[in-house]
Amino acid sequence: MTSSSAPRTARDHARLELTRAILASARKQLAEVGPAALSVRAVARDLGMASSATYRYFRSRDDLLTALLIEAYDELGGAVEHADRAIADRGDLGGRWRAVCNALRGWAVANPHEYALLYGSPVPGYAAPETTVPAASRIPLTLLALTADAQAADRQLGAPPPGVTPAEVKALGGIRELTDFVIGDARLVRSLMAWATLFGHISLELFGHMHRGILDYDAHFAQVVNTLAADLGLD
Amino acid sequence: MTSSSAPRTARDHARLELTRAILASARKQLAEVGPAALSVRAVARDLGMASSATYRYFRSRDDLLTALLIEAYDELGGAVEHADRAIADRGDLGGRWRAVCNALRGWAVANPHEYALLYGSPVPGYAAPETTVPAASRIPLTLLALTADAQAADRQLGAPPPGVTPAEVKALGGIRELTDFVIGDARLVRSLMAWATLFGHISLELFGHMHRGILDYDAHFAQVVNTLAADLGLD
DNA sequence: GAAATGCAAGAGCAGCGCTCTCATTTGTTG
DNA sequence: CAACAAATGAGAGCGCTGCTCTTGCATTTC
Repeated sequence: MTSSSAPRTARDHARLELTRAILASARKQLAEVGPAALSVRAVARDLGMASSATYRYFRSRDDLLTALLIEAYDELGGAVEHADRAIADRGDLGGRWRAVCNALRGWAVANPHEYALLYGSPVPGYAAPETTVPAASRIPLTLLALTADAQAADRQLGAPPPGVTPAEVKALGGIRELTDFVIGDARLVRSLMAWATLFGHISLELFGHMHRGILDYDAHFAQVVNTLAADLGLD
Repeated sequence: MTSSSAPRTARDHARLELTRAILASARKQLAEVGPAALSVRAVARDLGMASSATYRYFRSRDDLLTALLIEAYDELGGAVEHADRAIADRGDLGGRWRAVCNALRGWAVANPHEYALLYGSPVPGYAAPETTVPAASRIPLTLLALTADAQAADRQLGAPPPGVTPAEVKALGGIRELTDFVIGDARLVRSLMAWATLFGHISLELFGHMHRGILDYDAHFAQVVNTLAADLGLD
């Protein structure tokens, strides 16, 4: 992104520090007012510098947003991976699954604006550059790893799909190329569905679509996670 | 919203017409540039009027957005309901389910910006007013009606959840109060999960999160819909 | 016909992203 | 060490945004 790494000179050091300060201030503002209202000028004001000066560090508002995007993806990915690793008994797939799901939703609820930046509607004409892909992939990869472990442990799907169509097998080719997991078609379908269900639930919750229907989000999410675990044969 | 109804005087008539024209132009712009970039001034320019004049019809940009929101909800709700009603054999629950799901995703794919307005991250500090609730409710209500019909027809769930917790039963109280459907707890859980899965899938697809993994969205969605139908015991 | 109301337009305010210029500071090199 | 080059910060400014206020005109009501 910027200079390679080593802050040899004092200027390089200052640059790195200011870059971090801008990011931190932007992050703060993001959490407060949301991605759409994030303002370069406000960040500059917060740091007591001219707004034009910030453009030496981030060429555009979108660049700044991209940096925040990656940061958030990495934070969420880290939280999810950490939750998984924290389960000592690797064979306790249900426990790992629940830990991962709770970490996912927990982070989203604690950082709703960041979640909206990641999984809400893309900002104006903004299209996330390829740079963000590795960070973004960590979450689905964690889920798939769990599923692969389940297959390795010979766990049977609790609810196998009613026949995976040939067209679907083809459609799944993208994932097969991107990963090395050993996962059967039916299991992969269930995994993708679980992925969609989790994010669907969290988005509907955070964006207010369950507002009047669900009285206890925690309880409902736990039920969903349990049901998905059963479908995936993790228990 | 505005005057009650009857455009008695010429002025009332003109007002109604201009209101519609503004909405139409805004709708056009929404489809082109998306919700966040929708500009009152651009709408005014499009109609050849002063931007200040539009404020006589919509008190703020958010008001305009709300009107578009309701319009879009109603359009989507209408499409979904129509797809359901178009299945002559009311006992063909699987057919109705597939029709509804395809109508839902079809509309979303055809109107991505409108979908983003409805189900993406809420605009800045914007919170959808109560006015939008009835229109927004049409979609989940259609799904629940289908589920209620399945229960009435004694269809067994293909994949019952592994026990509905007491906390979850309580959490579902909101829906029970809002609707009169006769739906068992387990079935209701599956219905809500299906709802989340559908919107999760569509959001992940439209917002670019499946970009590299899924090669054929149509095929994958069909597979998901089929699997959900089996889970819900609709076939 | 007079009074009250509705309306369009223009000017203007504060904010935004972004660019350009210019003086200053910092780092490198002969 | 001096001279040059590069990086930096500040300020002014452009065109855009949402929104308000005032002014003059058209329409409706009494």
